[in-house]
Parts: sequence; structure tokens; C-alpha cells
Amino acid sequence: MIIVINMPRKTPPHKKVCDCQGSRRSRRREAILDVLSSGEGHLSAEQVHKAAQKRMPGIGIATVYRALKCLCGCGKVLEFIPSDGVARYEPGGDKPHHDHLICTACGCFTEAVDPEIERLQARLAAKHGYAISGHRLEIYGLCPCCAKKK
Amino acid sequence: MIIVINMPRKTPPHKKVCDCQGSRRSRRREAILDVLSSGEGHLSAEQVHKAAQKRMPGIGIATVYRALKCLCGCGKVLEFIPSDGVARYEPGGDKPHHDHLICTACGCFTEAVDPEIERLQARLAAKHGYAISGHRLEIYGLCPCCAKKK
DNA sequence: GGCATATTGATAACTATTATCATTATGTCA
DNA sequence: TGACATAATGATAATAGTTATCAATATGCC
Ligand SMILES: [Mn+2]
Ligand SMILES: [Mn+2]
Ligand SMILES: [Zn+2]
Ligand SMILES: [Zn+2]
Repeated sequence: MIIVINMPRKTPPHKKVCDCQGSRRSRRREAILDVLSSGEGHLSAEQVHKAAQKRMPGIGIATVYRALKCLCGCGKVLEFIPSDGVARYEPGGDKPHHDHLICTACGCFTEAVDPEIERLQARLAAKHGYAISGHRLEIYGLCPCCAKKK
Repeated sequence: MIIVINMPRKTPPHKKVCDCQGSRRSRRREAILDVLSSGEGHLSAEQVHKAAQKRMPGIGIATVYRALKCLCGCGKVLEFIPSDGVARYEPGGDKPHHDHLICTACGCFTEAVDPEIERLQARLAAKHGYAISGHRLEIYGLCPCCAKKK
């Protein structure tokens, strides 16, 4: 299985990631996972924070970041970092790998996957002697909605 | 022609980009272009700064950023932003489009391109009603050198 | 209930990048 | 050549997203 990989950040992430061992129940973490599971995906941490505040008034932004790291460690949430450098989060778990079409006008994300592209990527990597562990593909353009408006 | 596109940053870039009209000669800008043209590519702004200081002692980091923006506007330099969010620069101009293989061990970049992948991307975009304007593909894994060491 | 400790919120710190602004360099024209 | 308009520069402040710190609080277990 191909897994999308993000390059490591300069500042190392939290050491204690939620491995679901020794971690306690937390209403905020549940609320944050609920935000991602029930809403549309591809939210930034700030957007998650705003949505979570409706369910958990007073919840701090640091808690959101911590919970997202924790949930990503569990695989319950997926993180991906597009070229604006702002991490986006979407519910993980059962969701299969996919790439993203990104609208340069409205910024919306569309999920897409082409098995042939996936296979050719492995071939390209092998051609250069690479042992592939993941990839990241973003396609930019106008979404149908925005294209109509022009 | 497919052009690699980076998502817009939060803070808008400089208004006055070097369009080679009304801009004056600058020894620093020339030195910075020389750093990228003569050295190996895929340097961060900080790395460019360090290299430039050997030719231009006392050159400021702000000048490096300004020059890179300027040179990117001219097309003489290409910018791309991998998932660590740190922009990398390489000489542009005559260089054709390519994607990047990135080693997860040593962080080195290898350039690669597969015409078939390029074509299938356009097909995938069209399938979702997207008018494609660019894309970004990064493949992660162990480079041959690092794979040997394990 | 009491205890060990995981979680939290406020806030400081950090990194990469851009904005500001006073100073300097460059090109043009007399 | 010298003066002038202004582009370029360097130091530094500001910004944005994210992580670290730490005291206060919540949780799970006995
Ligand atoms: Mn997605
Ligand atoms: Mn390259
Ligand atoms: Zn759109
Ligand atoms: Zn390597």
C-alpha cells in the first residue's frame, strides 16, 4: 500500500504520540475527531479549532494541535501538507489513499486517484533506484464550478 | 506545457517583481543567480545565503529572499515547496519540467520525469472537470546510496 | 476518596518568510 | 563629471503556523 508521506518539519513533533496505550479518555479529543468525521475534510488546524469551539467552548488551539498529532499517530486522522505549508486534516482509518485536485480560484480540494499513475510512479522510482515508501501528488487548476464563472 | 505551481502563501509576495524593466543592475542578484547556476540545485534560501556570503561578504538574508523572488519572476530561477514547507530553488530558464524523488534518509533530491504520468494526470484532471494548470509530484523513498547503507 | 499522571490552556518560543525604513548604490541626463 | 531620482540593500520588526513549557485540571485505578 502506498502511504502519503510528508517531509519532516524542522521542529520535531511531539515525542508522546497517542499510541492508544496509557492514554486517557478525553472529551476534547473526541470532539475534534467528531469534527473531522462529520464535517467535510481538508480542514486546517485553525478551522478545526473554530468548529471544535462550538462543541467545546473554551477549547485551546494547543489542544487542537495535540489532538490532531495524537489522532494522526493512531491513524484515525490523516495529515497532508500542500504547498502553502498549512497542514490539512481529514478523517483517516477506513479511507483509502487518494491524491488531490486543488482549485487555484476557490481553494477547494477534490479527491481523485488513478491506479495507473500509482503504478507508473513505482516504475519511475525503481528506474532511479529508489525504494519507494510514499508519494504526494497535487494537481492544480480550475474546478468545474470556478471554470463556469469565467 | 505543464508548469509546477505552488499554492499562494498567506502573506502576499512582493508587489514589484523583477520584470527586467526599470530594474537596475545588482552585483548581489548576479551573485545569487551564479550560486544557483554553478552549484547543485534544490537549495533553501538559507543555503543560498551561506553560499552567496562567500562571494558577497555581508549580504543580507532579506536581499537573498528579494533576489530569489525577482529571479523567479524572470523565470531564471524555479521555486518549489516540498512538504516541509521550506522553499527550494534551482536554476530555471532552459531547464524543462521535472518531478522530484526525495530521499527520506539523507534528504537529497533526484530529478525525474515520466511523460506517461504527465499525460495521465491531465486525463485524471479532465475526468473530474478540472482545467489543469500545473501539478506537483514528489516521490519519497530511500535513494540508492542510502538503501545500500542499510 | 486519594493518588499518579495524562490532559489542558495560556503563553512563550521557534522558523521561515515578508514588511518597514533609513542608508547606499545605480543609471541617466545635464 | 556631478546631481538627481529611485532601485537596491541591511538591519530589524512583524507575521503565521506550529511546538515547547508549565502550572492547573481531569481521568483512571485502587
Ligand atoms: Mn483528501
Ligand atoms: Mn529540480
Ligand atoms: Zn474552485
Ligand atoms: Zn539518501
